[in-house]
Amino acid sequence: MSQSYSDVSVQVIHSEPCVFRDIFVSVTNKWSVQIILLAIARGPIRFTELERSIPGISRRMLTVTLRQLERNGLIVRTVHPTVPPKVEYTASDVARELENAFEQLGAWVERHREFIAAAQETYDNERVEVAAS
Amino acid sequence: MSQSYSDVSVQVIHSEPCVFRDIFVSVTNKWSVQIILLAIARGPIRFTELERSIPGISRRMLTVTLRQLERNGLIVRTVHPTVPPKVEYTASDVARELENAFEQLGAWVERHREFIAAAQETYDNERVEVAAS
DNA sequence: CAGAATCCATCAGGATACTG
DNA sequence: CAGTATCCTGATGGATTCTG
Repeated sequence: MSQSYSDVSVQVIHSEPCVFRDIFVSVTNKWSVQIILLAIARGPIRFTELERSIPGISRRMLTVTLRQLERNGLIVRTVHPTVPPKVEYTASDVARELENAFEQLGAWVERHREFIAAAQETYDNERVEVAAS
Repeated sequence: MSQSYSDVSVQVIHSEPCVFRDIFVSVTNKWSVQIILLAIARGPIRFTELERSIPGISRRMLTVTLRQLERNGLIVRTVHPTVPPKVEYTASDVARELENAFEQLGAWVERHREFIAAAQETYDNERVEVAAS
């Protein structure tokens, strides 16, 4: 059994008044991941370009998530005092370290997308049969 | 620039009617991560042990999340028809592949916890100063 | 023990309008 | 352009009760 690190992870995730969990969640949530990846790949990137590049995000959530990422030191916000204003967002070095983990996760999803779809179908069909009995 | 994979990730995350994003989110959310890690580390694990091992989780969310993970083929549910009932949960092979990515993420959080805390403090102090001006 | 079902509060988050 | 402010709704998720 891979008793080694897993146990550490499991314990670690509960240490400190859940600061760990808060950080973890704030980084892996839907919008954060996409913003970070875009800032890494196409950074410095402007507000409007982010908005256009992330299907389904509202102006409000983009702003809120950007502020949170900025507050955590993952995104650097640069204001160019021009008219009209120009603001650019860049991934910090700390944020760039996330790329690998995100890649892994992304690859995992790709690898098993079909498996998961099939599992869902099987599960749902079983439920139907049970309900029909 | 690490233009290579990032761009792929960025595009991939938007392909298919967001199935990708759905799967990604369902796997990285707060409760799923902890359940998967526990199932890997201490698998086969019972309902009540999960409940006790995950601080703050409600019975409802544990049930709901377990069902979702089971539906996606990440957790295998085994019922022992005894009295009182005994149900055990195990991580599937597909789920076990997530361990690495979760480890990386966990290590990242650990590495930068202090940096993030400091960044937050700086950010908040700046906000206070601006407000006071 | 391992849930299912129900009820209810909170809040994430969308839509829209306004502004420096 | 890059937001902020406001309003409002649906989903999330907690607490509790009931059962095989």
